[in-house]
Amino acid sequence: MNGRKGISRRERPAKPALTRPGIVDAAVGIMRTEGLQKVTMRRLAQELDTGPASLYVYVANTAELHAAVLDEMLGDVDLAESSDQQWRDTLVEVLMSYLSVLLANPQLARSAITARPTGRNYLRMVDRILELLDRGGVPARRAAWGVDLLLQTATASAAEHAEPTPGTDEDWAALSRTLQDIDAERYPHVERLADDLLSGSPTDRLTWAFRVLIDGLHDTPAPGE
Amino acid sequence: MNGRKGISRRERPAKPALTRPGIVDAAVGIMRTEGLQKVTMRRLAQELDTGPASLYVYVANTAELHAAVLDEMLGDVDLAESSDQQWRDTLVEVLMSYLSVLLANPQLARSAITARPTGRNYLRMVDRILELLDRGGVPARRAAWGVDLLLQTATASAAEHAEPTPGTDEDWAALSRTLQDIDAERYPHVERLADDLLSGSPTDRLTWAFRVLIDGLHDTPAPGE
DNA sequence: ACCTGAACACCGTTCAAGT
DNA sequence: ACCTGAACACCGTTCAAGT
Repeated sequence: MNGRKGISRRERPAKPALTRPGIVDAAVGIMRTEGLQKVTMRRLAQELDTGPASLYVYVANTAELHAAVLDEMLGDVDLAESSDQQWRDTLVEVLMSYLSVLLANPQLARSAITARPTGRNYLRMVDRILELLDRGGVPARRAAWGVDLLLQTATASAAEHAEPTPGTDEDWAALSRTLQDIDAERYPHVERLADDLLSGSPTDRLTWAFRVLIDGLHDTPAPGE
Repeated sequence: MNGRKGISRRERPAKPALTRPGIVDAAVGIMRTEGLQKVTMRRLAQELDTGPASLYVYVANTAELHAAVLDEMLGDVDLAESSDQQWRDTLVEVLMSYLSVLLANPQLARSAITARPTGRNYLRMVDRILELLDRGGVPARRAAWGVDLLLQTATASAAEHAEPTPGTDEDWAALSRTLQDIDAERYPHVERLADDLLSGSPTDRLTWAFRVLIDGLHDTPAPGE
């Protein structure tokens, strides 16, 4: 059909050489279309038209692969560089953006709790948060420990709102029933606060949590400070 | 050899009838001796001398099984009932006890983040924490939201210090190297605070985190309060 | 150095069939 | 109602052998 040489030897540029970026890219693709639970060595190898053993040249294990995927996703976090708000509000903005990225794929949040990321996008975000804390006059030690605490809270909240597959509503309904019919003899304080325990949207709660943390770390000295 | 009747039909009282408590008990046994990763339907069925399908009469799925195991473990949490300290210090005591139970089996902590427990031992602990917050004069809404935030922080910290199997030291060394050799152009604030980011034992950091949270939730009003 | 096939040692869950 | 065997549809990782 056309005169390009080699066209008969390879109809398509099949099987591009394996590279780590290529592998991570394919993994992100699978995650976006099928969810993180499908990002397995076997499924990924199938996508790249090879065997699972081949991937181990570029990737240490599944956990490391998931960490690489997570860092890629963190490129979407909005660092609110052009925000003209107070440092506290800008900080909440950044944290909420981080949260929304994790909520968009909550299974990632689970893996983020154990596999603490060290990729470039994670560092970019940490750097930005440290900048904002510095602007707020938070001392070094407190800022350094605080960034961990803030991100951990966001990560854990996202992970909490992540179910493997089945109904969130069922779980919440079950919890709601447990609290409404609670044994007031045995758990008097839970009974007394049942309504409050169930109140508030995740966003309201987390916004409050960030305020609590920011105020607290602003005012509570670290040991030896 | 001896005259006990039936001895030839059953040498030992093999295969006691399956019950949910019996199943959870066996699961706890496996966890204590082999770790949570071995608490699988198949391994558990083997332990109980049956097939995995039989367990599904008593247990909905693996996640529910792990949640039941976790609540069993939470029976070990020391609620510091006889403590004569200030409410803040007693609260930190309880939280540290919860932490130590999770750290003794950190894989449980991972599962605790997603499968929020509702078992009797968990409720017992929540009730105790609410009692202490009440003693500290923390208003209802803040106490209710705060107990979640406090337990989530402890849970996430424990989960973070949980590796599937391999070396914690390697990870930490890798992080340490990343931070020491960091690109100061790109991540100036990380570079500036590298030492502080690596400082502090997990216990020191978490004790501080609990202070931050307790002070913060004591002083930061919830929305609509 | 990189890639592969094949194997090892597992998983969760379902379902028809039995008691 | 409870229990079972067997099957379905997967996993991660290693390793000897090839190129």
